[in-house]
Amino acid sequence: MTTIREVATLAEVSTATVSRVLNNNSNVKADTKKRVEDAIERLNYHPNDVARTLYKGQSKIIALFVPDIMNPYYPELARAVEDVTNDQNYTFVLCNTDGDNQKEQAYRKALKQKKVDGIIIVSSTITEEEASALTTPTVLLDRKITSNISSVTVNNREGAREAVTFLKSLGCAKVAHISGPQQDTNARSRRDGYLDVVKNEKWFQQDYIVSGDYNFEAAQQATKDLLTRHPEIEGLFVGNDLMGVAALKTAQDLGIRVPEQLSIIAFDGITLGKTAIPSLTTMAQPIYDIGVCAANILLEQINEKATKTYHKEFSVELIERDSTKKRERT
Amino acid sequence: MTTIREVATLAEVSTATVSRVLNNNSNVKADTKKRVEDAIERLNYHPNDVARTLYKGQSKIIALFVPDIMNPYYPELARAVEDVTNDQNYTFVLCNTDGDNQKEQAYRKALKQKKVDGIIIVSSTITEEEASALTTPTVLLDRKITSNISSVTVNNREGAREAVTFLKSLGCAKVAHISGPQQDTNARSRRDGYLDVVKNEKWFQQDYIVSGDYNFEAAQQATKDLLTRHPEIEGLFVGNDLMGVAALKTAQDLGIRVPEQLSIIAFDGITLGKTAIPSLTTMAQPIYDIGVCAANILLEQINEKATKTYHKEFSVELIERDSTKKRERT
DNA sequence: TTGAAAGCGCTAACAG
DNA sequence: CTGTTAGCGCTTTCAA
Repeated sequence: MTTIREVATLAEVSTATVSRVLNNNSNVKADTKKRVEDAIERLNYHPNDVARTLYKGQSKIIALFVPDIMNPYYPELARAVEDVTNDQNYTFVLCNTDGDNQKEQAYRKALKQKKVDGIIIVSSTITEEEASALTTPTVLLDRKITSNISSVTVNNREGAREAVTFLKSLGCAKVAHISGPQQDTNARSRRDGYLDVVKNEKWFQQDYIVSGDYNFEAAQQATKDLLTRHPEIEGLFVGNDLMGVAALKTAQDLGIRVPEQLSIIAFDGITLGKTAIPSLTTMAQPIYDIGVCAANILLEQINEKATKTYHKEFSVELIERDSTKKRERT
Repeated sequence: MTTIREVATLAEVSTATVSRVLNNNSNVKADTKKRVEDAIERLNYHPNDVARTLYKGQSKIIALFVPDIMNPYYPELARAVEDVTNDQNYTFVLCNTDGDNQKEQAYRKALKQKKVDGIIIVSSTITEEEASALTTPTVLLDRKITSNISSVTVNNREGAREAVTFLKSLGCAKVAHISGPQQDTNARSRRDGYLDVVKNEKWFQQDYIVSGDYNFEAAQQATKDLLTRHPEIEGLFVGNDLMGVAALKTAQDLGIRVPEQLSIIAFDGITLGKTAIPSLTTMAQPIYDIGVCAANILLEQINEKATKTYHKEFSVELIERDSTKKRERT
């Protein structure tokens, strides 16, 4: 490793001058600057970021915590955050928390010790106390906590209402719901949205709601149980696209034709839904925009010490594909 | 931030002693140790990793470079690397290179300046010169370069041969291939494996090979062109699962029944294939094991300065699902 | 068994 | 416009 000192020696200046050239904030006479630049070039010198970080207390690293990197929603989000942060010369770190509070805490601690500048946390198990105790700038995704932590969310409940209403408008007489894990805020909101629309229907019964745990296999089992028990169901609102594809597959395995006999709509708008057969109708989140927005808020919080807190809510949008269809009158 | 100095003051020892307790390598008398531990506890002290890194020149960070985080193969791989490295108290960083040499170089430079301890690079555009010039410990995935860089690969060519042979054994008279981008080593190997089996068949013609660029949309278009031009095709060997699902979907859109009229086999063994309808037969890579193996090699290289180089090759395995089927004699 | 002190490589006062 | 110098927080000789 060549150091700033060697550059200084070669250029016959002090390390301070080299530093000035490196950060070009202070004025340096044109030809000394040239000498320094030549020396840097000749020695193939690259500043040591660690020393810089130690001095400044800022690492130019930001992190994204996701509960499950295998769920295709998160790579899409990560992509957005990465694009924004790379643009601003931050290094982007992706951390997988498994929805495990212990693991998340461990990561928070490790990153704090590494002076990571900011964190975006997706819908985790973080408690309100933990959130308030945070000393690193943080943006919460899919989660609004009544404290001064910024958040970016979508209108889950209204989106769910819209999805169920859409199924009804297609002529689905009875609509069931496959929900996410109930400790999850957004899974609860989506279920509540479903309930808003159906709870006063005379046909509605509690076991029209089954839990698929935001997990492919669990959702397959749940769908199978549901459709076996209730063959009369004509519409299915599924809590996310991953489970939506599972439902699609399971229904077909059971010999139920989608969309002719059963219309399925899910939630998220991930690419996976497009590739399903039939392609999946969904309430799409603007995933990329959400990531960009979260990243921008975080960067603003890092740069301007001003503790301004944002709570941005995006709207989901109905994307009609081939898993839903107007029912023939019988 | 509490520092080691404050701890030392409170415990009435020198910073050196605190450091000894922290790293418990040197001997410290039991009760001074106790005093220090109490002080650490009372002050809720956490050592500053950046200072440590500066002194030691090692950051305890390792990185994984992937060409496309949206391709579901990579999250599965990332998961494996993360598990191994977390176990050993490394922080894991995921970087998306877009298969872009510029971007990859930028990342390599940035991480080097941050004293990242090691990098696992997936099938990138890295040249042999670049690879040889590497000063950070590196493991190459899906790429074997004739230099002293360790690599972990799979037997792409033999796997491809096996896939095509399998299709023939099902009774598929004519088998076509949707290939990946030809600058990609493994895409070329898979195509070569296909050619090994079919190039001497009297029915074979060059335009039975079309490129899908390891990309969903491109593969859809390629499949459409291929099957329209050559309705006589009975078997399709697709270069990876992502394109395999695209082919599946496109064939069905064209009214071709899979597997009755057309058998499709792909390559990789990602979860996506299981969720497809019909589920996708594939030559599965042991993705998790590959990640674990690469991580272990890297860690060994980091820890034992011994410049031992490994070249590990894994075997792919045929997983028969519902997109292939023995043909009825006609 | 412990402490003093010299750095790791860089930046930013403060002088000049 | 440039150099001197004092750290950022930690680890590790070297002495005691």
